[in-house]
Amino acid sequence: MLYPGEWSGKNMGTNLRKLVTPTEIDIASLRHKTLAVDAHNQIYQFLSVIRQPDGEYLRTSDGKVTSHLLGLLPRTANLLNRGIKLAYVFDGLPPQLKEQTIRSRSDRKSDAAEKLAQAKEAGATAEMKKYAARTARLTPEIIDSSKRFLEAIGVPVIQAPSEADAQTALMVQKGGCYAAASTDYDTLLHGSPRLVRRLSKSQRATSGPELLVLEDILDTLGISHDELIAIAIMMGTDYHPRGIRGIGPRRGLKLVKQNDIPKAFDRAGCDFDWQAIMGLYQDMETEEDYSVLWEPPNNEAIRVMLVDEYEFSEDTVEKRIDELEDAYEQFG
DNA sequence: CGGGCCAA
DNA sequence: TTGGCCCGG
Repeated sequence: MLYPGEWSGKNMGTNLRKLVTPTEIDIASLRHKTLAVDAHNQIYQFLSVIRQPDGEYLRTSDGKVTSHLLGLLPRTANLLNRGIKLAYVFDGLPPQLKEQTIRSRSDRKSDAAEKLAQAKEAGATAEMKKYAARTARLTPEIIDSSKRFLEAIGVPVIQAPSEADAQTALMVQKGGCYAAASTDYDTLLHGSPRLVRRLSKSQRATSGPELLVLEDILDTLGISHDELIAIAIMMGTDYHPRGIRGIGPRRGLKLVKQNDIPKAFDRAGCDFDWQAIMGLYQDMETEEDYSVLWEPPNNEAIRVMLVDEYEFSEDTVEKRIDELEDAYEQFG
């Protein structure tokens, strides 16, 4: 079964790491700001990591997956409690050009599922965990229950017509949100002025959240936004994963600085339709009519969903409801 | 992942 | 207080 937009932890998005310079920030500096969270990105992480020792998801007695909700509940309650407003942006239909990436991710998941089965037979615990994480899939049930949960706690849910990264970029550009929150860099290619990464590890001293400012990145590199997109396309994106052979950040940067964009692609030996890909970053379909308004938590809806339907312990749920109420009263 | 518990 | 470990459904 192939799911639209199939997610993968590895080989996802564009690897701009070697081109960007992050700034460590204090989580307190995000207070009263709204972050546009890449929902699929975050849910995928929960599905990868929140597992039983045998690699299986956590589920209700009748088999509904709960791993994602088990991740979302403390996560959202915690961030809201710190005065950080959230808006979750969900992917819509992926562009045609993403087909190849989606198929290869799906194939890799099937491979991982086989290896997981083998590891289970061999009783290799560490292997089980490793391969199980790679089999994570955002099924329609997982997406729907995530949206329903977020709506119950009062967090805005925005449905992107196509890629969430493009929608997110629009929301940051228009000023409704301060930054995008994601582990990958693609929203910068779609033109988001700011990106926050590693929000999750915010409580640890080791690696706090980092902020990337598009304008600063472009200034530092001495290039335009289109030129950054061009380099990314050369290095490989979801819309053409291989990119151009032999082109990494170093050569890509040199090429766009010494040539205009068409010539840079020509010199690099590009043999695919780079302009179509560039068009996806410059002009993807987005929804202009959205709200990022934080609403009060609907406690009864939260209880019904989490306790009755998803078999969460009453204590856990009541504790988080208290946090959510506090958060809304303080910062909403 | 994030929380809670406990040992050092 | 800090950190390692287990648990959550």
